[in-house]
Amino acid sequence: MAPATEIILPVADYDLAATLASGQVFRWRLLGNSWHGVVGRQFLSLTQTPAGIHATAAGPIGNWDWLRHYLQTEIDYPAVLNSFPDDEPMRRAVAACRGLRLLRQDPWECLASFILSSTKQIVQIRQIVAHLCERFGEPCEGMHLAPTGDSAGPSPAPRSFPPASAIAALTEARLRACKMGFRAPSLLAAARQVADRNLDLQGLYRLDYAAARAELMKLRGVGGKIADCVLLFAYGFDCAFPVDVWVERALQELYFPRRRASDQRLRQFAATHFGPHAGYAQQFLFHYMRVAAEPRRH
DNA sequence: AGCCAGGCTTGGT
DNA sequence: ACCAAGCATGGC
Repeated sequence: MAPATEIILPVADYDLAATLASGQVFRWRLLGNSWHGVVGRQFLSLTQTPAGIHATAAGPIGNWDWLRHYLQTEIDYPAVLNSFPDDEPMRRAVAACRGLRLLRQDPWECLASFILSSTKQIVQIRQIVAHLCERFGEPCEGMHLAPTGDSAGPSPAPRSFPPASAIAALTEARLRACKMGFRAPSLLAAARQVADRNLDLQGLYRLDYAAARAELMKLRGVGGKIADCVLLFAYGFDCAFPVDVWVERALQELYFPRRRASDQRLRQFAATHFGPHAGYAQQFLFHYMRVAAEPRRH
């Protein structure tokens, strides 16, 4: 088969917009009715169509498996939904967010992004990551077909997420210029550990959940919540259950309305209550809480 | 103007 | 083991 610059990935129950905007990834932007972003060194436009997800790359692609893997289009989604507990909160969350998916991201990009996420709103995280990529990322492949900017001004040529080696070579001041504040030394330290091979991110695939979590938590700026985000969004540990303020609020209100439960207790509850795909359940609860709280805007 | 954001670290009990 | 403060910064 000849390499093509576009493909349609057939999917059912896949809400592309909810997935790309649900706070698990920070590089996708909606232009018109298509999403623009970068996976690895590939600039992509993704559009949801009745036939599936229509992907357009900047140049011919011989094998699209990497995109199927990134988008996780081949998983047994009904089996994931069926694994959830049959209780009222989960029924409501799934009903409100049907088609919400988890991506499978690059470990370094995911780790770095979530080091930058602490006590930041999603819009701000996106801004920091955009600065970082614009200044220190690598050019994408085949960008002669890149879309031109609109009347608001030309958008910069899309770049990759900066590899660890690129960030490791920077100074803290250069990173702080990307508006990341006190997170700069944490990101710099992590980048140096990865670049110096003191930390083998690929090696974490061979560990079990607890061991991989312990490894990530050795990093400065990485506690349990951020480690769980990386384990869930990059490594595919579906048992990982990041507990942030939204999910904590959801668990407290929906499952522990009377007594106060510690983070440890909530994670323990989550691990046993939500089943083997607890991480997916977490994403539904998170998204559900956010859309439920949304009416305050506008 | 002031409050808060998908936290983590450190220092106090 | 649990609590509080401090940390930088931009959006609303």
